[in-house]
Amino acid sequence: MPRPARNYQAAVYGHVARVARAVASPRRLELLELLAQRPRTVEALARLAELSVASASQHLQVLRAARLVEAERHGTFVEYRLAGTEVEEALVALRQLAERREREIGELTRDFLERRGVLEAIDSEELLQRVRAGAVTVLDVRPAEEYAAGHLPGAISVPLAELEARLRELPRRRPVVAYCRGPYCMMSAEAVATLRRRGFTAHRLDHGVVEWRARGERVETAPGAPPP
Amino acid sequence: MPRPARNYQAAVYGHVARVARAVASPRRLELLELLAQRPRTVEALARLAELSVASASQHLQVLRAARLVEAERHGTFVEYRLAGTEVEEALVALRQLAERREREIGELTRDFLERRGVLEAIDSEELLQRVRAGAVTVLDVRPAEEYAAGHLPGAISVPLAELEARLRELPRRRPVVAYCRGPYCMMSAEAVATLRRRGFTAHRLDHGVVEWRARGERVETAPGAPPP
DNA sequence: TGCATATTCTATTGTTTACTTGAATACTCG
DNA sequence: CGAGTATTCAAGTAAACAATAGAATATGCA
Repeated sequence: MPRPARNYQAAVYGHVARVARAVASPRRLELLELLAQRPRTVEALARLAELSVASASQHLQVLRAARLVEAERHGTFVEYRLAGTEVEEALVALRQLAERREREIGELTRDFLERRGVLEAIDSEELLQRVRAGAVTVLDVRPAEEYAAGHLPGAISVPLAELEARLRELPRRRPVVAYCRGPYCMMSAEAVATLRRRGFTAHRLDHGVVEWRARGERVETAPGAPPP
Repeated sequence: MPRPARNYQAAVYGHVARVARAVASPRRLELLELLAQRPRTVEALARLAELSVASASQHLQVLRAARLVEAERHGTFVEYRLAGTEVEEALVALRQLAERREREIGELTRDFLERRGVLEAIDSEELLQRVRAGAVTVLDVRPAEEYAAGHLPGAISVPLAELEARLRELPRRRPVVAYCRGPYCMMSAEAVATLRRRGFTAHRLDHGVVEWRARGERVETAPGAPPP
């Protein structure tokens, strides 16, 4: 290959690799997942991801340099957000690729769910059908602000921490489907375990809002339907 | 978040990051592009990517550990290939994401093409239409073995090195569209420059077989149509 | 069996990366 | 304008990575 073409190609692949490198860190993947739920400040991200503020800030700089996140000042806070839905879609795609490539991911998930007694009998596609059809009570167990920033249509918000106290709000006869931040977030598993202990029929949906939207489905940002 | 859930999540993101890290290297991106054209031996890859054999082998081990490529022994050679079309699709998706995120990529490309006098007037979507409609002579300027492993429907194989000598095979009246390995491969630009110097109407298609297939189009592996 | 060849492994080197700590900057609000 | 807070920057250290050369392994074929 002629020199100039090689140099050009090397430069371009350097840039592509930079973007890939930005997501090639467990910490930053976690930050991206958190940002996919809603925009957040550095301090909030550091707390949720169990990082020092300085460390979180540096990771965010890396993500910003790769233009995967954007920063906006709000008074004394800086709020970070994902830079566009392509980033969400890329994240979902990467997770899917990884799940097919690294068998260990599936094993880890199965192990974890089994240990909590939340092994799924129903497959996820069927669950999605029922969610779409409104044939189940859909429970969003994330913190309320994340629910407010976007949730599955018809879902009601019952943050995991409040679940025990608010069980009476849920109709006993209808099966419950709980979801949270995504396939690797286990708040929904915790919720399902609790619900089953209390006699509910409950299942875990391994999709979050990000996956839902990446599938081209509608997301609600309104307060959401009150429990029937 | 409870400890076990955190540990689980950290482990999973570790695996996802491993896959991302495997593609987060300019060298390995180049190897993947070369493998996307056709399966190859370590030695061939080392030569094409201008790497030492040992170094190429190590990069291939990384890619294999992430299960992005597969190895198969053929006698004394080991032939590497991409592990499934998901990998191709992920590559195309990554490039697209990077192109939207890193403005420099577009600039580098524009610069390079301008310097060769191959600045495109026609936009790529229209070019694709014409290629699909068979309204142009489609030229595959990659080495013949890559053409044999898969090419755009109706394309004829004229490796860049042979182009000057085989110009008479091409109909003068029809516009020519040249393509090669993908958006960052400049063999097609070289070909277009040559063709224009010789009085042809010629354009560069910034898609390769991988992009073509990722769009859901058919790829030919038969010898291909002879020049009219 | 043994030689030749293709590939991989090992050890070493120099570079890059992640995290921590402490200081510096930028903004708001009194 | 100055105090207070959120965030970023800078420096230092430990760990991970890439490239090189040379040794080791595995296969085909005489």
